Amino acid sequence: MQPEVVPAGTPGEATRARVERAALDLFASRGFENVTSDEVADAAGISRRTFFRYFATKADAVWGDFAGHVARLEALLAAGDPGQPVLASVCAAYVEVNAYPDSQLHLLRERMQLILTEPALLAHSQLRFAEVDRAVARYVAVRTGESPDRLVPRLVAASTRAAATTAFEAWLADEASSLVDQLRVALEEMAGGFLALRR
Amino acid sequence: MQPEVVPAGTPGEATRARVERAALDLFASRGFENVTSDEVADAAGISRRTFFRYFATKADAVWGDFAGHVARLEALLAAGDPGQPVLASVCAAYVEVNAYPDSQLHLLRERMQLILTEPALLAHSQLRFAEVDRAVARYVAVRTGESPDRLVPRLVAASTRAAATTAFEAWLADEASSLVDQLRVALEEMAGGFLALRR
DNA sequence: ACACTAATGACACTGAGTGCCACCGATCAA
DNA sequence: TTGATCGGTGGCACTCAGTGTCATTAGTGT
Repeated sequence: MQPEVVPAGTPGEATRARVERAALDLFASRGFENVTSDEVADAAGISRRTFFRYFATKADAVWGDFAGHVARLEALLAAGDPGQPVLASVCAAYVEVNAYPDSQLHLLRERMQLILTEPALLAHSQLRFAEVDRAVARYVAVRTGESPDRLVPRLVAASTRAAATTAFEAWLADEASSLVDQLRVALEEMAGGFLALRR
Repeated sequence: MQPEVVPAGTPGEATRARVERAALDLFASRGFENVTSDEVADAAGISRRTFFRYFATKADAVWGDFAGHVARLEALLAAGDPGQPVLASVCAAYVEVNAYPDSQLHLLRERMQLILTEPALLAHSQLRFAEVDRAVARYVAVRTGESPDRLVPRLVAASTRAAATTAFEAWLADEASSLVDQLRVALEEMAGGFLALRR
């Protein structure tokens, strides 16, 4: 693994990516709970202590650049068409931010499979997804002129996120399906008030 | 506390309740993370080992009889009017199951305040709320003749739960508000497809 | 009085996460 | 070249959640 020269740029960026890969592989093959942070660190060639400098918790190692994901969502919301209804803007941004190139979909599937399947990771996900909720609620608040912690902004954030998460589950369950299609269907169904169920 | 005679019925029921009270009090006054399981056990007059026989995790000590809550929700769903649209039935059951007598609302507020406020408990809540989701998805599946793990049943479960959780947050934020009213408003708003936002 | 059973407590152990400190290599000033 | 500084690292010890094991105790039935 090279004498680790690191000519320029962020020094540990390669290391961080290596640890993420090791973690993802180990968790996927043996289960999150059955892998110790020591084993992940060993597999990545660093000490356990250093592992916890890269990631605050064992669970955080599977999230990749989630902060960047949230930032991109916020950017999409900010850049969206203000003539469009609020709810439609949020749904569009949710679909758009998950329109990954094919080359990245496999990795995303791996991550989400773990996050939505492993109990400890599912629990932890609540804390990360809450960042998304806050971003969406802020946007809805701006658009509606309300405070971000009033009912409607929170409600839109919580509901769209629930729909998006369900779409991810459906995508994981069907190997052949398209993520953005699942997102579109789920978000439209929910945002439309479940018209199909009004019989 | 009596010589612990326990003439009949479940032996440790009084103890369990005592531990829950101690946990709730300590967590509320000092914060979930700042209280050790040892301290809760001491406050309840049992050993730490026994504490973990009553509750699988520290977090579980704040949930009271949540399994019973889920069972009541299922019973309400099963007993609901089959002539009513599915979504309306789910919303009605959600409101109904949370129609607690005033005497119990204070305790509920205490629990939910912790659960939705303390990060560790919020994360853990995902695992408990997933039980509700599964129950609702099963019901929707029966009503629509689909499998419980298809998109629509899951979607209804996830969305109604999101709305209910948001209603709880609003209820906690406004000391004077009524829980069932918040639930009604939030669920109707969501189930109606956010009509107010369609401008 | 004697087994049987269930609840409990003591103890030891694993594993996540953290504080502290010593070390090592790179950079930079003299 | 030397020497001071600084960020990333590893080692160590510690706290705390959670678990397995075992001995003790108290209630129950014979």
